[in-house]
Amino acid sequence: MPELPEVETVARGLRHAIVGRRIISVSLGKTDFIDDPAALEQHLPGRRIEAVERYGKFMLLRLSAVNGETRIAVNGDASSSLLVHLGMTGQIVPSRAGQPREKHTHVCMLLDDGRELRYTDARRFGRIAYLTKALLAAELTKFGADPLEVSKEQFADRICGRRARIKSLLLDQRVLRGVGNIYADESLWKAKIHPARLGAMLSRKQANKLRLALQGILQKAIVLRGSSISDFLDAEGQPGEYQRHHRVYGREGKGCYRCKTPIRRAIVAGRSSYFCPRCQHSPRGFAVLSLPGKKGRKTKRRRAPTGSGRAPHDEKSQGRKGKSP
DNA sequence: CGTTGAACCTGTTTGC
DNA sequence: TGCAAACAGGTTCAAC
Repeated sequence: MPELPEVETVARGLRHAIVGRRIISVSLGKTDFIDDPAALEQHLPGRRIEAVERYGKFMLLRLSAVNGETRIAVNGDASSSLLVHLGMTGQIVPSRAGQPREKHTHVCMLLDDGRELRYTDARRFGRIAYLTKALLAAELTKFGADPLEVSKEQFADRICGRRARIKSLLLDQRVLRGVGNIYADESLWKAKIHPARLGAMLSRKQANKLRLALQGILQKAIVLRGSSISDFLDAEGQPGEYQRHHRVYGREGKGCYRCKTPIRRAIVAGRSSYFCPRCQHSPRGFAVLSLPGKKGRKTKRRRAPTGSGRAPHDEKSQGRKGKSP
């Protein structure tokens, strides 16, 4: 659910709600989506949340040194951060500590005002990592430009002259940080560019048109607190409103808002992609080979249901992502 | 360089 | 009604 506008919305709500609070203790549920679970338990207690920022689809909780000792600055470890990615179904919400926990609640941080900052994520596609200043800096290097701030030249440089499809480039976090499937399709529709066009096929003028479309859409979506398609709720439990303004996403078969032609869906860059076949000219060679309806079809991903049955409450404790020592 | 498909995991919707 | 497939806002990795 969370792309840039949704993450921005959550970050703003969180900023208002928890900046200045100190973390008293941490309790964990399933931890296979956490880089180093033990690090959370070891380093979070005692730290104060100094700021909440967004970086692409990540949220960054900036943490103080332990026990309020400011001016430690000696080893650079004094300032560290909690990196949070919501994946597809992640939610992070402050609740009163006494309230019953939602299902799939995997991280609870008790705060010094009696509330608990809770992270819930049914699919656990999210990610949480405790990072020192140096490790965070290294991590952030992997991502591309902020789509809201990228200049005309930067954008064109990153798109034109690439042989990948434009949809793939928009979704590539190394190119732009924060764009996901909904806003990629919406901006391509607005700029009248087919998702399967190659970056190299766009003129710099077209690239700029796409950049402006993307920025306008993201800004409006932020104002409307994001898109709530099924269950997205911000840090205050409010749904967004931008889904009412979607022009193509999820509108297969319905008339294009510009020309009434039925919106089509195809798989581009491995994702469902919605577009108007009339407004968004398909590139030559874009056969209808990527028709939906038969994507992961022949896959019998059913591993003996009883096979190596694992205990009902098996708690994996190893992070699945490689560490970076 | 690029693309595709599978994998990670769970829940909901859709179709026969 | 019931069951199984399809699908979901994301990311990563192997294979080609």
